[in-house]
Amino acid sequence: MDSRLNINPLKSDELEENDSSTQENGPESSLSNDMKMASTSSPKKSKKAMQKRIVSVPIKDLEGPRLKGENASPPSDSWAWRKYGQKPIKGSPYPRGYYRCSSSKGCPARKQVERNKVDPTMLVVTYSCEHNHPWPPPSRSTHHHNHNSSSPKHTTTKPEVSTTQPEDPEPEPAEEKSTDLGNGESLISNTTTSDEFSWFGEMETTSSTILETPIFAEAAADADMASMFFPMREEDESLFADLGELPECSLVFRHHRGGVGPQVQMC
DNA sequence: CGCGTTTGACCCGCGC
DNA sequence: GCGCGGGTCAAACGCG
Repeated sequence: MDSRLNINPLKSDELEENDSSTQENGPESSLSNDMKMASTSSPKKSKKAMQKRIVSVPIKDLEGPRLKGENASPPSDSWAWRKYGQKPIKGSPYPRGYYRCSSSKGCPARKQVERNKVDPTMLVVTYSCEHNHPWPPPSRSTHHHNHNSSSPKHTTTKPEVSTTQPEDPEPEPAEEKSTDLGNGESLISNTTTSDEFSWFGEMETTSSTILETPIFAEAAADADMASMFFPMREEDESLFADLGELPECSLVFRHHRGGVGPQVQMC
């Protein structure tokens, strides 16, 4: 339903449990028949550990080769994503695609790609990953599919975070927010981003990024708490530096407004 | 031959 | 308690 994206970015369930099972059993997929959640014991992992980020990317920014009809192509960053499902979403003419990080085995990162219902030219990408989970190194050079430029399958558009969204390419009347899912993104942008996360917009250019986390939402108001949620510090950064490239999920955010400049990294 | 994508089925959580 | 909708897995197919 749309409700999730709609109003309550913090719908706990969503963010946290979303995966419930895929996580690490990955390789062996212990789920055999019963599938995962049912019998796989702890269906829910630590919810709080999940971070979510919503990114809006203008489709035009992406290469079009992959846009087949209604299928939106996910902007590929430095990571390899494998599609594991697609579902039509109620209220939206466009299906939502489910992608999983294939850069490394057991990578819990996932992302959902869908078109903004109100603005089909915008692609809404929701990234989710475990807060503590270390991101795998970008699979770029040697890699399976990450041929950025040549592969028609993966575009290498790095999600640029922008403020475009908040303003909304399309003025949406309040009514729309009530039930659109594509809208959820816009909605969030308008409300959340414009306010507490307005700083998010400063770092961008063409798309918008919204951080969505249960805890974060609450704490968002408190810049101070931000640091709590983003344990990553220099050490962590160096860790990533080691990887060579900062995972898109671990962008470094700076809070301009408060004068505080905590560097926060996700995942 | 390997990998990614596609499609259908299954399961879970939530709302009514 | 039932139904709806969302999310994920698994098998098959296609492409490089």
